[in-house]
Amino acid sequence: MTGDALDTAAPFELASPVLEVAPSLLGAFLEAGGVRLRLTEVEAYAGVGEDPGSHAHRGRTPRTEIMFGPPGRLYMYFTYGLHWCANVVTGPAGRASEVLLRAGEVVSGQEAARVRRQGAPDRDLCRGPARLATALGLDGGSLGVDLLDPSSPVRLLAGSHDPVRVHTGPRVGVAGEGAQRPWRFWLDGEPTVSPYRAAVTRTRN
DNA sequence: TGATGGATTACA
DNA sequence: GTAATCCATCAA
Repeated sequence: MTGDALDTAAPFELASPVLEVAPSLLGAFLEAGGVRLRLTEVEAYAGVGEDPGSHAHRGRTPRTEIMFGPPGRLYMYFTYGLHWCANVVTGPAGRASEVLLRAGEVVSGQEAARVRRQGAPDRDLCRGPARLATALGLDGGSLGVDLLDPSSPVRLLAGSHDPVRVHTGPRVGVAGEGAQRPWRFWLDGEPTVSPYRAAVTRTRN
């Protein structure tokens, strides 16, 4: 191993509170569609009644159903009429909390990722949640996959990171009361971390 | 049944 | 700066 400055590559404890799980995923690997990436940026979303920014804030609906189940499953959502984004369900079952996978560095399978993200420079292959999903070929068909099952088409693999490099800040594109919570986590200095944008006030008239 | 507004990205 | 473009959710 590299040394004691690094977290050990211990088994995931996805059932822990989401604010603990989210930073622990930095440096971990996600593998799907012939591509493996190292996570460099994530965001935490707490569930029912706790987080106005969460899709599950208003409770159980067909879309959020998967979040109310056991941790370690994949929650995919479709947004802006174009894009899919990938999340890991975390926390005790029933809490409906999750971690949005915002960005990563492709460490193997670059060829497959480049085909899916045609024209993008390597650094941008997974720089942003929808780009990440596209590069790995993830969409609604992957909803509910168990990320810890080695036989799954989408897998989360243990990794490590230097805790000193973990930075936090407000979540991207989140409006309202939850906007100020510093629930975005990234590895400082990584070129694959996506740029921060405040919530866009819808263009009116 | 209709309205509304996105946990975004690409491009002018 | 803004178009693209589907659908979950909410109001009635």
